[in-house]
Amino acid sequence: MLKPSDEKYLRAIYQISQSENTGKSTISELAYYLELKPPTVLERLKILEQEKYITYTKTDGIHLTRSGQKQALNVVRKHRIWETFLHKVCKFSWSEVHELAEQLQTVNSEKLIDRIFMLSGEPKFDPHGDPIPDKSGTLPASERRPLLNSIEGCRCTVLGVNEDSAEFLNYLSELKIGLNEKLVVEKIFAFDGTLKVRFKNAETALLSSKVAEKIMVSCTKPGCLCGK
Amino acid sequence: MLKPSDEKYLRAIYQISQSENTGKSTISELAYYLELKPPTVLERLKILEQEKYITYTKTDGIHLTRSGQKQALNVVRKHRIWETFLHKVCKFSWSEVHELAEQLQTVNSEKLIDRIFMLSGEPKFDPHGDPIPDKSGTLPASERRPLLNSIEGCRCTVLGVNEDSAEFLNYLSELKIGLNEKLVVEKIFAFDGTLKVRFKNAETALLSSKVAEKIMVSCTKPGCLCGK
DNA sequence: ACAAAAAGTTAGGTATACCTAATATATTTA
DNA sequence: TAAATATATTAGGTATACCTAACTTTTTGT
Repeated sequence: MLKPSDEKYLRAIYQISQSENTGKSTISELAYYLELKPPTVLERLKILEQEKYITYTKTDGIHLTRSGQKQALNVVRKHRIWETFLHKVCKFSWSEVHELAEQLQTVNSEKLIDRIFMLSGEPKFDPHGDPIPDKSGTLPASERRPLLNSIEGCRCTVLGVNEDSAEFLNYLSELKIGLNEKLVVEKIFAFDGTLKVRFKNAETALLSSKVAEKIMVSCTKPGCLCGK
Repeated sequence: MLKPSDEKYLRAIYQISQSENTGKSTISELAYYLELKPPTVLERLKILEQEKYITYTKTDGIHLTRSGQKQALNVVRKHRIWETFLHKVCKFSWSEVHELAEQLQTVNSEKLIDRIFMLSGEPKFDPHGDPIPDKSGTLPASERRPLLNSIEGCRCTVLGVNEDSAEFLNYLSELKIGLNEKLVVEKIFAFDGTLKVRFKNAETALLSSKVAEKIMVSCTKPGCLCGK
């Protein structure tokens, strides 16, 4: 049986690997994420490695094994279901849910998660737009489409790009839009199709239709009519 | 700020003091209740005493201070609200709720408790019939009446007795009915008013109307028509 | 009332989860 | 490519929450 703090580690490793394009995590990132010091993290990683949840080498970083990935996805599932419940059923704001879900995710009852999931209307995405894995660890399929096909109010996640010229990628990195970024389409200017998007929950940017055409996203707003 | 394990101690001390007629708890009872060894408990009690939540002397046992009582009632509140939510909203059985509530009670959010409380219909009693203290630590008033005035299906808690002859008290202790015992009235025999009651969640007893007249209880079944 | 049993206490040990400071190894940049 | 910087690692320390074994005090039963 996994301890609560093991679950935190696995979820953190998973989250970091998702937000990196390399898919690898380092000790200092993990330490920063977990608000611990690197020696503490290293010590624990050795145990997680013995238990075959991860592999770790200095050069190659931290990777989840198949078994570790399965566990991690289960924790992610619990976490995102709690977040959704807190937001939709208990009416907590977007920004309050994370910390509470962190605590609730440690509660050990598959049955409780099932009930909470039902009470929340069996959602496919959490309030941040992140997909909720099913019990077998499968993420819900999401339709990949250009950001350009959005409608106002659409919430979506960046899955990738359709062009990899340095100019384009530099431009995106200048805007600080990366893989898995969550975007909210605030306004679409009919004149030339420019999109005003909000992201990192605060910043906004104006994207020309030429750029928006090349950013591939999936919509995470339930019932959204975008791309139709 | 109280640690989760402090909360367990305070709740346990409160619970034990409720089920004893002396109102005092001992180290070994507490150790048994918490599934710990006496030296562990003693060690911790010294800290709780320093922090002014309890007083402890070998001869006088463990007592909650005013501040300790306030904390304990708050934990009891959280625990019983979770139990009710699990039972009424999540449809867990009577017997499953305790252990889960124990875990959930450690989650630190007054606001969450408020929401869960609302979702459960602002109950006055938990699924075991125990009263839920309000935020200021006040227990809901319960009407004191003889067990005799019950109707079938009535669930109630023993508050005391109306006679203290040794014969009567010995008889009750023989039946293993004590203070705060929860009783379910299973059947009333019209012939002579004998009551069949179930308690300790398993045992049953037949009580003559003479006995039932002298056992004072309060009903904890919402909307029950007993005593009317 | 005194021996036996129970309860409380002390002393000392283990495991864990964290830390800091110092050292070693990579990586970056001039 | 060497120096500067960042990251990883080792060694060793602290606090806590538990334990067992041995001893002391209190309670109980004859």
